[in-house]
Amino acid sequence: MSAVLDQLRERIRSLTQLQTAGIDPYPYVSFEPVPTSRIHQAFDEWQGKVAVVAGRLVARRIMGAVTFLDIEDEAGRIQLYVHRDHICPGEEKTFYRDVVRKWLDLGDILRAEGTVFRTRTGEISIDVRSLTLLAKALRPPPIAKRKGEKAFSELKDPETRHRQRYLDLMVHPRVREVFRRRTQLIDAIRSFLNRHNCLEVETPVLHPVYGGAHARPFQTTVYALGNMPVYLRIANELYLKRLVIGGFERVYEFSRDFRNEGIDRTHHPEFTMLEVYIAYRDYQWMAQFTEQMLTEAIQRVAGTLLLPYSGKTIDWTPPWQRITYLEGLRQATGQDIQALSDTALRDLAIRAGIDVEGLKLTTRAQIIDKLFGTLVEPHLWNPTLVFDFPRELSPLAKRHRQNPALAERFELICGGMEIANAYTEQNIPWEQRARFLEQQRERERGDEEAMPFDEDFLLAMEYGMPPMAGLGVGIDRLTMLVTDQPAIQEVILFPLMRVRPVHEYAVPFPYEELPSVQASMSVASVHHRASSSTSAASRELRAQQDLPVDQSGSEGSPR
RNA sequence: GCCCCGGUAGCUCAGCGGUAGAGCAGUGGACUCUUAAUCCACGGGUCCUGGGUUCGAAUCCCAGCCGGGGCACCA
Repeated sequence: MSAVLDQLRERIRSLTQLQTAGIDPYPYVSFEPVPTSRIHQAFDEWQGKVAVVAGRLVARRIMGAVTFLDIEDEAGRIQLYVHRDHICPGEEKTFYRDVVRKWLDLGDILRAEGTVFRTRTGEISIDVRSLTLLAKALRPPPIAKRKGEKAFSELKDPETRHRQRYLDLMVHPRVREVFRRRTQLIDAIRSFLNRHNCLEVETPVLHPVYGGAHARPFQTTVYALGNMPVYLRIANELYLKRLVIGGFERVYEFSRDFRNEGIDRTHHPEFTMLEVYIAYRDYQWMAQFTEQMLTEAIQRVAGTLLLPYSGKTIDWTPPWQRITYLEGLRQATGQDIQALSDTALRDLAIRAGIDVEGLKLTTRAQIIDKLFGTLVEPHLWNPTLVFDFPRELSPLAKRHRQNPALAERFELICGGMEIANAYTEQNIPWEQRARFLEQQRERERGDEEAMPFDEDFLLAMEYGMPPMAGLGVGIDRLTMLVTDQPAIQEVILFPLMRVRPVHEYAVPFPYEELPSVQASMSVASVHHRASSSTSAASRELRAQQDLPVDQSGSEGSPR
């Protein structure tokens, strides 16, 4: 017998005892509890008034005839002061003695009703006169104790935290806060874009031809269309551009994109990207737009532009640092990269510790980009706009108006990561066709990630594509920076993991040891009719039945 | 895909050739304002899995599984 099985049997025992006493462990309810945070914020208004709260039982301190229960709801906790004679005013004390002290377990979901007051030690509490079990927890929560923000024996194992994210969220309010901020950040960006007359649209996830990025796709099949192969989108660039061709001048989409590549702390197979396309603008304008959009969103979500990250500070105050790609390389290497011969460039890369042979870097552009990624990008801490990338690396961007070897493209680098990428978009059909042909040649040379030739997209361009600027923002990475998280898995609710049989990480619950469903049903119905019973347990049941079905809002303010 | 590190009680961890440990959680008891409550007592283990070495393996070796970190990939 295992220890956990012992604990599960204890839960069965308390559950059975509750049912025998006529308490439904999973009652039907509909009510609106007062958020505990509101009671803490407005204690003066609440003091002496009756509040209904609900949440998970996270701590219990039994002091003889008084028991303190801490319950936690989404945004906070509150202490329940359960006095034997307050919750059981008559002679009958079994509800207190058995239910409160014994049969409730950590993890149970409770509803409590009582008077808001402050204990002698100053803790804002509820003097409970009615306590209802809303849902029994059959397993113990993985939390021991907590003092303020500091948890003892908190859940640390990254595998459990990610595989069973609900446990991570349950015991770590700070993790809930990370995901709340993620949503706030997206809201703030959406609000900015809407105010700038951008239209939010939804384009397909299933692409017959994938494109818009350099990546390996996930493939699947549509049975209804003759087993047509389709790909999960790696970007939505080509569809959004079609919309601009169609006459929507400012469009954007928050899109879940999928790339079948490595997983590490800045890469996840499915991730969220914001793409924005603005007609009649170029990449210089887009750089300012991006700066404005992100600083506004960060200021709104974080309340400051000085954000702690990884033990240091990131200063998002505009204007951000602006460099060109080649300047960055010149500062890092002391060389004018463009002027170097092929062999000099190769030597430079090897001296920089790059294994040119092993990495199969063949073209100049590949070597140059590796140099940039190794020598420049990791050292850009504060937000930096890097302009004018080599043309070969940017098949969808328009050629630089002054230097034909470059493309009108910038990336936003921050915290050593690429956060955003933008172009003056290529709108000359034959130029686009030439870039597609180049990509096709790379595919034929074995580069699986080179973009397929998209005939249909080219056709759309032939009808006239307005000059425009486009932007892609890595929302997950941006969230990492705003919430000070070291890994993308910390800002994705359910990061992808290898499948593992559940019994390998949890002891199966011994359902066969539970009293039968039939038995529990009949017990409940007997007590439903026997509402004149004077037992403490059924008094609780009655209190719960007396609840209004829905007081939408009325319980949310002091009465 | 490669390299390194880890996997021991529900949680956090110690133990690293000689009977499986601690704190918290759990159970029983005491306690009418506690808050990491306290005090007394008790129960709880496939030491990730499978091989091997050894008189003896949680401990050493090999393989595998899962996770983490790094590299590669992600232009």
